[in-house]
Amino acid sequence: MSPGEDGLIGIPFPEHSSELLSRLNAQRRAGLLCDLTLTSRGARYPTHRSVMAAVSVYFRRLFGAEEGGEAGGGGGFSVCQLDCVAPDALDALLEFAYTATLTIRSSGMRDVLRGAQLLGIQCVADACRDILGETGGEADREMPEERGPAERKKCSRRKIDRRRVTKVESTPPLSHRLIVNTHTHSSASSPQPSPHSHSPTQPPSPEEVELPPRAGQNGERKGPRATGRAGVNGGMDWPQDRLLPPQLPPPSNDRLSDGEEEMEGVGNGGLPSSTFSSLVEQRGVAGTGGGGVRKRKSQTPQQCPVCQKIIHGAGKLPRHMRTHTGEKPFQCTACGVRFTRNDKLKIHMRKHTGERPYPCPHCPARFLHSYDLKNHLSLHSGARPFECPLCHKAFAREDHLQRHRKGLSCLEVRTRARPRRGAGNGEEGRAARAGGRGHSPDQLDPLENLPPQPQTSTFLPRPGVVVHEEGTQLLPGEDERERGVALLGAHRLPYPSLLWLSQELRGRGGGGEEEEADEASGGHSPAPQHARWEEEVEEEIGEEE
DNA sequence: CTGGGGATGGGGCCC
DNA sequence: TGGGCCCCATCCCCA
Repeated sequence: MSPGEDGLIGIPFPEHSSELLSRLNAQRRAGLLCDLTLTSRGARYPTHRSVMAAVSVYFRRLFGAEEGGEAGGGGGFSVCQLDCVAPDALDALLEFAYTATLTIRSSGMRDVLRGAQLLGIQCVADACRDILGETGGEADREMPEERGPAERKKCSRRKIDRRRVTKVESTPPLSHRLIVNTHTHSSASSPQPSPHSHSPTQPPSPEEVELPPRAGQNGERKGPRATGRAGVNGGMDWPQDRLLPPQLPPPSNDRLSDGEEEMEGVGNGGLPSSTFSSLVEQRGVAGTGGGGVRKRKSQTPQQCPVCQKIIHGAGKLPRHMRTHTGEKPFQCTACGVRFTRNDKLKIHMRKHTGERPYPCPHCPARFLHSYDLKNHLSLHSGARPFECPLCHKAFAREDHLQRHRKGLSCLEVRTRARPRRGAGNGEEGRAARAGGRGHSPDQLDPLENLPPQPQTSTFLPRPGVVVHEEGTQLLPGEDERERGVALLGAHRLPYPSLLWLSQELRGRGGGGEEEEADEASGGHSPAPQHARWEEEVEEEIGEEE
């Protein structure tokens, strides 16, 4: 990013929404911060009114949290008696609200459907109806627009809906998936004694609160129900706009264009959408939301149902899925070796054909891979742009530096260092480093300048990893061993960040334009700044002492 | 421990 | 939207 450019940088935290929900659920189970207790036929369920208001139209209205409602409502209801909803169904709906997973017995499906309808939890109601195969009867009376396939088909013509439904179908909706447990019912959230001792203030029952029919007749219905439900916003297909009674003023959402509708779930001001597929979706379509410029255009990210990882790029999910299934559909006709990907097989075939399409311009060597040539060229140039920040040993390859850093030998040379003053977390430093290899600014972790953690659980940061504030003894932890990140002043930094740091040091000395040039070339700046950087660090050590 | 080759998986671009 | 192709980062293995 050029100086002075005040571009917005979208830094996604894909784990945030799921972690948030998880912690809220933990609080609910522990009875912490619960400001609402639901009761049903003697069973008590401590919960949070904000969560309930976010997930349920009934509670949203009850607490005045509806858009256009009385601000700061809350209705004063601390205990809400919901005898009209069966305890098991209420339990399941609460579980859904906090885990994005509906776990119910098939025999209890109808109770859950009724509860979801009464409470205005549209996506659950839709899913239950789908499973029950209901198109008429009670559901139809309450949802008169659900007239049947013809009507759905008509609705499905809307472009936005087609996209949503397709996405749902191609990406199993993890967040609000419906698990129909035909044997056991989740006992995880069995009724708990409420920590509150408020005397029940009887709110209007959901049956009394007139939940209007969904406004589908006028084409306001957002689209056909997708099998399995859940929409791109993680199933929080907030029904509020289409559930608003006709006599109410049109909600502000109505002005949204199709593109803007994709931002619903954020714009509604309710619970953050509960999957990071939605997060990514938001990021992917951010350009249409008018919220600013994102570097990455939409690549139709999809969420892996196994590892939850967001896979960017159209058609890339099947490829990724083979890493889980072990399926290797591409077999070498010459040696029988199988590969998960066709392009890998193609490269493999070069071994049999003798094709080495990457010749070195300086010597007769030829290579199978472009990156082999790249590595090889560094031998000719003698460039060793990857320097260990501790022992200053330089390497021609980044992975060799990482391997080196995994070892402890370099620690014998110097065991202390610290991040540059003001370079650790500052916006300036981040921007200065952002042009480094492979990591665009929007990929940076704003706290530690780490590239985004891969979403596979393997790479989840471990709770035990301590990031020290000040540089002390540098002992690479297991985390560093696995991820090959370097330690600088006990702040974990991947090596590109270290290079950025060094670039920044140079920039402080007046090399700003060179920095730009380096960014433009998209590569690491070569080694020559080592001496400069070393001087600076030494100076700093001197100052510290 | 290091240098080098190869394998693997993800993302971008394009058709 | 799916898939091909390419590049990149990272890892593993061997000398």
